[in-house]
Amino acid sequence: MNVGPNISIIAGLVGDPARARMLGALMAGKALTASELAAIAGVALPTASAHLAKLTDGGLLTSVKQGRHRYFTLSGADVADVLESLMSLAERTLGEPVKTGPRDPRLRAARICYDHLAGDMAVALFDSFQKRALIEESRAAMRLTESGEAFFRDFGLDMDAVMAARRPACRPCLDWSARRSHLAGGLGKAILDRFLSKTWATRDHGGRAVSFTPEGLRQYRLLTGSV
Amino acid sequence: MNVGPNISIIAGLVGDPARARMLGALMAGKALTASELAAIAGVALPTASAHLAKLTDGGLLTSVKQGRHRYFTLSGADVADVLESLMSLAERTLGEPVKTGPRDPRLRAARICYDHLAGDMAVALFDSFQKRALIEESRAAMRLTESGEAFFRDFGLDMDAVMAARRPACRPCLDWSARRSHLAGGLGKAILDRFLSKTWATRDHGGRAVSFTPEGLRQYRLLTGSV
DNA sequence: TTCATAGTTTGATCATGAACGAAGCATTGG
DNA sequence: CCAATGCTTCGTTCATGATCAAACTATGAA
Repeated sequence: MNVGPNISIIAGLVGDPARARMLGALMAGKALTASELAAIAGVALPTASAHLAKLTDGGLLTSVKQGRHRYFTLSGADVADVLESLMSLAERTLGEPVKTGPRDPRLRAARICYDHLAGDMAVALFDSFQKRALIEESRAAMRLTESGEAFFRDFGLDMDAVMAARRPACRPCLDWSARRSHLAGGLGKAILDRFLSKTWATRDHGGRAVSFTPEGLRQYRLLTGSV
Repeated sequence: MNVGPNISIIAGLVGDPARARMLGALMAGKALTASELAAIAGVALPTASAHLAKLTDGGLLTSVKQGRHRYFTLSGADVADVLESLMSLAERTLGEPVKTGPRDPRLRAARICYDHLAGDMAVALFDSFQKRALIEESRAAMRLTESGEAFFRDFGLDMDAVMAARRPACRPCLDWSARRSHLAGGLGKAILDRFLSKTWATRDHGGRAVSFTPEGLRQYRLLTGSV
């Protein structure tokens, strides 16, 4: 069972602090340039370039060239999932409840997990959706119910696009801070996109934390069905 | 968001090939001594000792001294979960469908994931349990139903112990090879224990692969309800 | 064209940490 | 008590890889 080599390559990539900082920044879902990532990682540009090449080689990142910039993103939601689960494990094994900066409570409340919402508010949404049978578990996979599709269409989501996409609409994603599932997949993305495009919610200065406007909170409560 | 340091410490631990081999071996759920792990990792004893100290410091392993031996185990099922998800990611990003040794098909069919069954057979069980409403998803957590409790008690499991334990009876665990959930938690462990103690199933020479006797296969089909 | 910006490559430096032999504890068995 | 086994500690060697300055390439702007 030569399982070692495979996982140690990936883990080794994440194992460098500078690279881990880059990956952490990319979990916000936005594409970032090499220079930006260098600044975030706290290393010089050549160093960052080398790191980014390794991450890309290892399949964790993909990049697109635009003019003289090169934009990097995580190669998929599964990368973000693994990073979140690593955080969850780190929180338990290292004992310390995550480097608890001043903005940490807000991170726990609502943050971006690659392309969908995470945090307590996202977990509450997931629970509510299930309780109201808008989504359901079937054969070890999540499924959107008919009433769910109607509800979300009503809310303003482009459900045709969500249903037509190759990627599954519903997928549970383990929440780092709450240790419970929240909603990933096309539907999770559609919901986040809606909130961002309507500016009902905004990212905090490029980080992962998310702030809701009063109207955003109203819409959120609408989603939870608590009004 | 100083998320980097935390995860890079853990990932760095897994990132060393020798340590990754040790962790992989421990995913079989059995406690192993330092010497055994040294042999598996392919390093000398002093080297292994240093690795094990680091893994223990990092909270990934726990150890108990028994006489002049020291037995190491994964510190929890969450460690195994992360390792499985790393394998899953490695399989996608590195392109190669896992170092495919001769025994690989058997690994995919049935293997041990720390303390419960994984692989196609385990995924089939999970599906079947859900279809027959022996377990159900409720509020983002798995729950054992009443009929499920009766069924498993009938099958011969010590359900009193399972229900009394602090650890949740049902927990989904993402399957590395099938990319679908199988059953972890107290119930998952109880099922595996039953098969092992009755010698309906045996580990293959200390590895993770699992073999079923004819009687074991009969019992398995009983569980799936396909008879 | 010339300049400026973004990124890569090269080459050299340097620190980390993986490796093991030898010696040191600790526990068991005779 | 002594010997043998299992593991840890110590000290040394060595390879890897992270780092950055400087030179180079590529794109866009003036």
